[in-house]
Amino acid sequence: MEKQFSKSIINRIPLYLQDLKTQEEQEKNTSSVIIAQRLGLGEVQVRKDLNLIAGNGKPKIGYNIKDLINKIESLINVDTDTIIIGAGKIGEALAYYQGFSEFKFNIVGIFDNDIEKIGKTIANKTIMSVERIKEFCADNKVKLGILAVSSENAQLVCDELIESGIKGILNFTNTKLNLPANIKIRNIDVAAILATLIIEINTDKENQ
Amino acid sequence: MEKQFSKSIINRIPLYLQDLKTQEEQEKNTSSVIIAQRLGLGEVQVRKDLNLIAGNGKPKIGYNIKDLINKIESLINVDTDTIIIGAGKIGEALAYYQGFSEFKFNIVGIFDNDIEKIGKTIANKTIMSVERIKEFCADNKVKLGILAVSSENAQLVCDELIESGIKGILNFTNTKLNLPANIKIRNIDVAAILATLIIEINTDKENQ
DNA sequence: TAGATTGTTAATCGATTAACAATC
DNA sequence: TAGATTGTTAATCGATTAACAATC
Repeated sequence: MEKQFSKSIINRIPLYLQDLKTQEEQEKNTSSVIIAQRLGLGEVQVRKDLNLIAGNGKPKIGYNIKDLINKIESLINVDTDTIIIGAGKIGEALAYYQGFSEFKFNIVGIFDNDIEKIGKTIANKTIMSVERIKEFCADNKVKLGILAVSSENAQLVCDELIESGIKGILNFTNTKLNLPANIKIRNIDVAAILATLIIEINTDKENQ
Repeated sequence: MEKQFSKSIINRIPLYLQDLKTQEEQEKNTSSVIIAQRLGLGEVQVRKDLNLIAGNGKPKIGYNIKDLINKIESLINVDTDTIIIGAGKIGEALAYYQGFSEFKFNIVGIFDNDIEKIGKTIANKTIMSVERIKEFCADNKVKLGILAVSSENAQLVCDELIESGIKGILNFTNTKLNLPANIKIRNIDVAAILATLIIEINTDKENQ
C-alpha cells in the first residue's frame, strides 16, 4: 500500500515522528530547518523526505506538526501485535520495555521452551510454551516476532514464526537467519554493533 | 592508527569475523565466493573488503582464515574495558549477556543512581553509584560506556562519560545525544528499529 | 509586495557492481 | 600449462547536497 520508500528514508521516519511529538505541544507548525537542526540532518534532505512522506508543506509557513504526525502514524498503521520468543534476560527486559507504545506496538504474548518458565508471569503476561506459537498467531493477528532465544534455536524458531504467518522479525541473536524475501528482518547483534564502535575508534586517524 | 575504513565496511567487519570463526575449525583457507554466499553479500564486495582489511589473498588459493581473523582482531585490538550505566532490566540483561566476549569486550563495572540498587550484585559485579563513574574510569582504562538509563538522564550521564575520558557510547535510550565529534556513538533505539520494520512491511508494494 | 520557505531539477558524492588483467 | 581466484580499474547505482524556481 501507499508509496515505496528507500531504506534510508525508512530509517529516518521514526526519528521524525519522535521529534515531531516533542514539538507538538509547543508549536502548530515547524520547518525543515528546525527539524534538520534538531536531528542533525541536512535541511534539503528533511524537505525531500517530508515531501515524499506527507507532501503538504507550505512555503513561508512550513509543515503542520499534527498533520505530519498523522501521516507518519498512518505508515506505522494501527496497533501492531507483536510477540516475544525467549523469556531469558533479554526477552524479559523487552517485555518490560515501555518504549514500544511510542510506536503503537502491543506485546501480546511471550514464549519460551523452558518448562521451568512456562506458566510464570512477567510484565503481566504469562509465558507460554513455544509449541503454542502457531496456534496463538492463528487466533490473534500477530504481525511481528521478537527473537530473543539462544543462537542455536534461532533458525528453528524463525522457521516456526514464518509458518505462523508473521510478517517481520526483530532478531536479537547473532545468528544469520535464512528467510524468504517477503519476510522482513532487522538484526540487533549488540556485540557486533559494539564491535563496529571500537573499530571506528581504533582506526580513526583524526583523534589519537 | 592503521587505515581509515568507510562506515559501510566497518559495519561488515564484525560479520566477517563471526563467519570466519565458524569456518576456522574446518578449513585452513577460504574464498570470497564462500564468504559472500554465507553472509549474503556480493563476492566482489567481499574481495574488496578483505583486500582493504588484510591484503593477503592469494589467487587460486584464497585467504588464510587464521590470518584474516588475526588481522580483524588487531582492529578490535586487545580487550576493551566497558562499563554499563543503568542497572534496570536492560542494563541487567546486558550485564549477563555472554556475546560480548566474542569481540573481547570486558564489562568491568555497572552503575546506577538508585540507592536501592547500589551495593547489590548482578552478574558477579557490584552495582556502584553513578557518582563514582569519573573516579572509576580514571583508575581503570575504560574505553566504552553502554547507556541504559532513563531518557531523562541520558544526556546528563553522557556528559559525565565524556568528562570521564570515554571514547565511545552505545546508547540504548531514545534520546538524541549531543556530543563532540571525537566521541563515537551507536544508537540502539529498539522501538524505533521495530518501527522501521513495520513501515517497510506496510509500504512494501511487492507483498500484499 | 518582499521575504521566507517549500519543492524540484541538476550536480556531486560514496558505495556497489561489472569487467578484466594479474598470478599462484 | 590451464584454471581458479585475487586485485584493480571503470561503470553503474543510489543517496545526498547544491542551486534555483515556485509560492504562501
